[in-house]
Amino acid sequence: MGKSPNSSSEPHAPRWRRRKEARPAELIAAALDLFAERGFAGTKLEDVASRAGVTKGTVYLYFGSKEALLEAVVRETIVSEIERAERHVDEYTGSARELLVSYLRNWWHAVGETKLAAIAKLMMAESTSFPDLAAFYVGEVVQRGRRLLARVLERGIASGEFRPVDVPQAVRVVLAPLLHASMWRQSFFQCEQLPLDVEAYLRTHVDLLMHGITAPSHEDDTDHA
Amino acid sequence: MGKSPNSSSEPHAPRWRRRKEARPAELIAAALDLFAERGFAGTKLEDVASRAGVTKGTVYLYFGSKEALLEAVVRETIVSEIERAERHVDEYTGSARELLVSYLRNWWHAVGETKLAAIAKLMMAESTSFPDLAAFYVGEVVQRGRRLLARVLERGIASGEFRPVDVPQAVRVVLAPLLHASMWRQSFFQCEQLPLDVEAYLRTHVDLLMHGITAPSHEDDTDHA
Amino acid sequence: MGKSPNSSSEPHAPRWRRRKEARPAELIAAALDLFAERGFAGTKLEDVASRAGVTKGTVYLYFGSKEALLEAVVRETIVSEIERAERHVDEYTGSARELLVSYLRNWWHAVGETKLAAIAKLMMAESTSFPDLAAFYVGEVVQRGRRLLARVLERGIASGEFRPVDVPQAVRVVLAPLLHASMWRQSFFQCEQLPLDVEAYLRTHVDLLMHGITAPSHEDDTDHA
Amino acid sequence: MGKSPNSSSEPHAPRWRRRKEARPAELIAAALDLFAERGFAGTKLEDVASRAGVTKGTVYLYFGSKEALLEAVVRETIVSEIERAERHVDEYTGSARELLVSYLRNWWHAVGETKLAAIAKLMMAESTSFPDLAAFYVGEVVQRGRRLLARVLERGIASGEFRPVDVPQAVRVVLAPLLHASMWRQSFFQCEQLPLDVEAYLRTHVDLLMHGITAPSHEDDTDHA
DNA sequence: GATGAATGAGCGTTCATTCAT
DNA sequence: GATGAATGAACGCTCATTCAT
Repeated sequence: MGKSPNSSSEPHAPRWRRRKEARPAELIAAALDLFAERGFAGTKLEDVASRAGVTKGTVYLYFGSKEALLEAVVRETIVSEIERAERHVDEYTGSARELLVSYLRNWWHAVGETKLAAIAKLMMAESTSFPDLAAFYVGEVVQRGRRLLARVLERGIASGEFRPVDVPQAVRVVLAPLLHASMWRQSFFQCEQLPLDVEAYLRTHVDLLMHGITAPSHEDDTDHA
Repeated sequence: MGKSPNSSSEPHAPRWRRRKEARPAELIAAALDLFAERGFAGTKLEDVASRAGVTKGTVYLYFGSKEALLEAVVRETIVSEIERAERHVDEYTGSARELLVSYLRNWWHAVGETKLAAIAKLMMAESTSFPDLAAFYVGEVVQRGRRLLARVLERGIASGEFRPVDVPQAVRVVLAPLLHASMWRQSFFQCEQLPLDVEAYLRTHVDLLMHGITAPSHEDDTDHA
Repeated sequence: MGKSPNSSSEPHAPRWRRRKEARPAELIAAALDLFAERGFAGTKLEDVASRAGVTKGTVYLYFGSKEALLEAVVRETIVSEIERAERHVDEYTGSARELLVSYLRNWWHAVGETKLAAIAKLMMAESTSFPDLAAFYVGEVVQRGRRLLARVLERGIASGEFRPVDVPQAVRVVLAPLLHASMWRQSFFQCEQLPLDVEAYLRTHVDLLMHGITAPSHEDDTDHA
Repeated sequence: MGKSPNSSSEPHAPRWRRRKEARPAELIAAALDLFAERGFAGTKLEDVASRAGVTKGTVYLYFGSKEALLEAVVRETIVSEIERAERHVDEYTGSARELLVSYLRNWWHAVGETKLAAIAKLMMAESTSFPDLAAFYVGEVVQRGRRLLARVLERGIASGEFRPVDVPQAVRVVLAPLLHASMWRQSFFQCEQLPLDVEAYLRTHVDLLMHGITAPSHEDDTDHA
């Protein structure tokens, strides 16, 4: 009780640690965890508060309502990530093949293995209840992400690396295994006797995709992997 | 919409009541719709009842609790469908390629475009709240479905139609675009300016998949892994 | 199943046994049991019905409401018993001492060990909720019973067997151990490690009472008080 | 009825709130009244709350359920009283006769005329519904009270003041008129045209008891039975 | 006469929200 | 800024009562 590292010299160690600027972020983090785990309606604000180390009333100092908290969770958590991905594609100079693979692996690293996966699940579950938020999510997150991947595919088609495909649909098809697996893990990891082997899963996805999209090279066909 | 057997002679409406046989199915259908739309906690039993044309108390004549109703929704709706799919694969005698394509299109027809899509969404959203039901769903629905597709892939690999792939992972990768798209439509169909073109989407998925999994033809076949 | 004593000869033994005249009494008996055990509010009419071998709706063929059933339980069960006791006292010709002891033992036999004990408990618990019924019970049962015992005491005082005592109070004091013990057994028989030894209890009550009320004999009388 | 400490200067009512210390006791008092009057099932928590000057939800800040409230009512109200009685007997140094009379009169003063009488009624009515609570009541209240009175009787028998009697039964017989009268008053005081004259009743009980239990002096003793 | 499906008012309980401190 | 006591609307569930059969 009292873990101050050097409590010998100071008689009254300043025990306040959490500054008021940190509170909203702490609340958002707590809410994200609980919303993802229990759903929106199944989460009590009191639990969010206590996970953030405050009491119920404090939540209302920062968020006008439970719904506003959900909105903040979605907005704050996700947009910066999209922007980072956009910069990555913008700056990439290598082959489209490499970029595609790197996009998929980065996606998993940035979304599938982080709390953003919980957001995806959350938005799907609550979309009907919060249409405005759902519209924001689709417009500012999903479609932006798709546009980004579309540029990758188009770049590869243009360069002759990829077969010409129906890009808007292909984007969906390519992303679905990532989205679905990350949401799945959020929900059912307790239920499967052997949990998802992410590395094997990604490898198989990339393998099938590369064989499926690579343009046939003139006579010889090069090995893909 | 009037099912009175001989409504010619009686002047006044044939009243209601005596529906004991039909009630459970009607309630399950109503509950499925609303659970999928609003989530479990967000659905009031009174709304379920009134959608089924009865009042609140009637629900409790047939289901012991809200949770029991959810369970009935999942169990009743889904198992028969799985069995039908199993028979289809058992009886199929054509090529593995054709069977795979037929599997995917049948899946969409039987799940993606029906209420079963809502079940998938529902189970994902509520899995943490109802672990027993989630375990049943994973065991009796998901894994059974995967096993079935695995047989299709293995048949194709054995016949030389398909490249040797990591079957358990490939099964997931192949199903994900179907599952994700059907859940997506349940949730966001209102939010997209141009809704999912299912036909184009399926065609693209099949196209990429077939190019990705087909074994290289004639003499030389290079093994990729 | 089918206890007809001679079912050998008749091919279709008449299986209806319970005549419609028996129904009200059966329902009253069932209701008495359950009301005593669970209280009025805690008893479901459905349970009363099923204990009487009928279904819920049937109760309303005979009793207008749950409250009317309670009223019938009290009225039907108790009045005849009072009348029998009155005849007993009227016809008794022996000593007052013997009559008093016989009154107490008969009381226990007719009330304390029968369902009438449950009535006493029931009326006490529900008196505030049903003032009219309580008034009936007090007027037609309690006070009638007290008047009867008062006659016994007065007879003994007149004959010189008993000391002159405050009869109205003594009546209450004499009955209380009987009433209280019978209600107690209805309520707590499960809770006591060794249950009430009724015989010893009655013997002690009679012993104390007789020593307490007997007039001092002939010359010497020691006054205690 | 305005308890504002200094209500001279402030124009508007001192509002409500911040009663955390007082609330539980207020709620328990309100619940005791209503439970005794209407029974457990017949009492609405909303009525309990409003009698305590709060609203329904507030009850749940202090008691986890209606049953927990009942338990608190019984536990809080009764145990301290038992302990006081035990001290009284421990410290008493006079004759057993005086102690017995004083026990009975104190009992009436501490139980019969207070809310504890309502507890006795309540426990009898609800014992079957709450067996654990009933067991607590029998063990910690009833048997403790009986043991105490048993000591009084044994002291008198040992000193030769009382006849040798079956002490465990006599204890019940002696207490019954008190218990029964106090429960009776809780239930039927409205129904009797002339209400119980407590003083006369107690006097008669004591009179009969003392005549009944006092050991016969010196030579002659007539046996009655 | 008897049934039992259906009703709907009512209550216990929860929890987002408020506000005096 | 933070608290937490208090609120009250809302919902799951029960059960007395009704009535078509």
